[in-house]
Amino acid sequence: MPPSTHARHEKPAAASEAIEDYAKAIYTLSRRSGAPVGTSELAARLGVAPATATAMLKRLDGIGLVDHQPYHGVSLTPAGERVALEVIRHHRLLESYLSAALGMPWDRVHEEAEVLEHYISEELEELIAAKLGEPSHDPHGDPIPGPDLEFPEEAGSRPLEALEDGETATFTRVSDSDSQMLRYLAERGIRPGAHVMVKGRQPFGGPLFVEVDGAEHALGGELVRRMRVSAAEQAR
Amino acid sequence: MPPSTHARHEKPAAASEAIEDYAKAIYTLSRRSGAPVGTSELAARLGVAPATATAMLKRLDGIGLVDHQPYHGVSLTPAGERVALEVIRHHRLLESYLSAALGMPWDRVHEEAEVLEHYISEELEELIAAKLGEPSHDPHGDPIPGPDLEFPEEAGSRPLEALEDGETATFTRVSDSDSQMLRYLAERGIRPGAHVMVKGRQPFGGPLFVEVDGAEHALGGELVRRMRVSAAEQAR
DNA sequence: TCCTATCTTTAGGCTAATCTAAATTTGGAT
DNA sequence: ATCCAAATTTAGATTAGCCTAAAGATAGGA
Repeated sequence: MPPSTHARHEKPAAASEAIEDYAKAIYTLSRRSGAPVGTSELAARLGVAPATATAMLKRLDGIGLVDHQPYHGVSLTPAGERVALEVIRHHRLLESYLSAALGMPWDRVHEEAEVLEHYISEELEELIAAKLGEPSHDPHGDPIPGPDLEFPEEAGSRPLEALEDGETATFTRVSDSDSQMLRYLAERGIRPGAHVMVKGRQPFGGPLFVEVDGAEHALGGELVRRMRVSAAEQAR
Repeated sequence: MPPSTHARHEKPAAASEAIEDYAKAIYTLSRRSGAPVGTSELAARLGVAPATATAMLKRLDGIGLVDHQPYHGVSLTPAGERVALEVIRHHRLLESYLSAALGMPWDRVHEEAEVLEHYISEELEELIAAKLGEPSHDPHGDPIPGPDLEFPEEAGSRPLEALEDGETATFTRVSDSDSQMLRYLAERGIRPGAHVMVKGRQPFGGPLFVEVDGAEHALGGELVRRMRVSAAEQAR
């Protein structure tokens, strides 16, 4: 039997520095909106010409890391998201370590981590994480994905469902950053950072009636369990 | 004035991983003999085809890192030697650090350092060296070039000139690894590791009469000041 | 001296990642 | 409903590193 082109579900064949950078950029650019990322936006972020990004996206689509709809943007596949999260974990662990263990000044750690994130082995990643005590956040307060690539639950965050009637909070994120959910919410003007207030709910597990930035929505089911909220923030 | 192709004596324009590997390989291969390195020998060391090495050597010659005499081998220029020593310093500092600070097992540090040596910044290099207390040797006992890229003087080593008449010692190296000197010596069968015995000397700063592996040589001038010897070693 | 085995270089090609310039598509404004 | 500006893709080229196959140089032995 000829070896499958697809390499079914094996090791994600070490991505190059460029590939990892594209995955990371697509991840962060689509994180807020949940919507696909435009080619020019991505190219600008990476400091390359738009045509370069197009070419790379075709390649990434070919190896199954992204879903590229020509003229309509790109989004990560689950495999692509794993690449992105792995790099982000490396980056934030390195920033933490360089700052904490080596006393590297704040304004330098990012630049250094930006390079090294692509080259440390999984074993070194683990040693660094262990030395730091499996930190959940980096020195900038950004959450560090765990070894399983899941983000830590935010301290003090609860599912939207857990709010009392009349209680106010800030919508922070969807717990496993499901992009379909994020897109659905974004279409209704509900974005991370939005102020929410539970006006009431239907009994027997029915929907919550939630006021978001002045507009009322009925949200229920899986959605209100995955949406995380925390105490209302001050303007930042 | 058009910008010079040569970039007179500025920063040695960050070498790629491949370039650094070639420089390091040429350095270590020519270190013992002092003679130019053959293309195949180099290619084998780097795990590339000989034709690949030829092409790279032409490029390295062009940018002034090596002196490549077609069909007669290659040697490092002073600029190339700086590249090699910088990488070796990175490598040995990393090995030391990974082992001492992160408890990485011995058999893994080499592999990890082999990659990272090309990517740490000068600033991180300095932080690591400082954290380790500016070590002069790595965990394998190999000497670490200092920030000035000079190797530390070996403890207990002296210039050949300092030996008493009749004293026996082991020739270890030429103090700044001048390849012309090494070649000159190699042509006479005098190599690092050789047992030497001073049989006598001419007065008034004249040459020393030295027996090396049975043959007698008259060595003087700069040579006997640069040649370092240490207490005779046991067979290894 | 000459011949051949070995080493080295040349020739021609490939992939990854980038560029510029020229199509092409899309979607909003008239 | 059409058109145009902006976004995107295609086309064609470049550079770094690598490969294989073929041609050329060197040097040691007969």
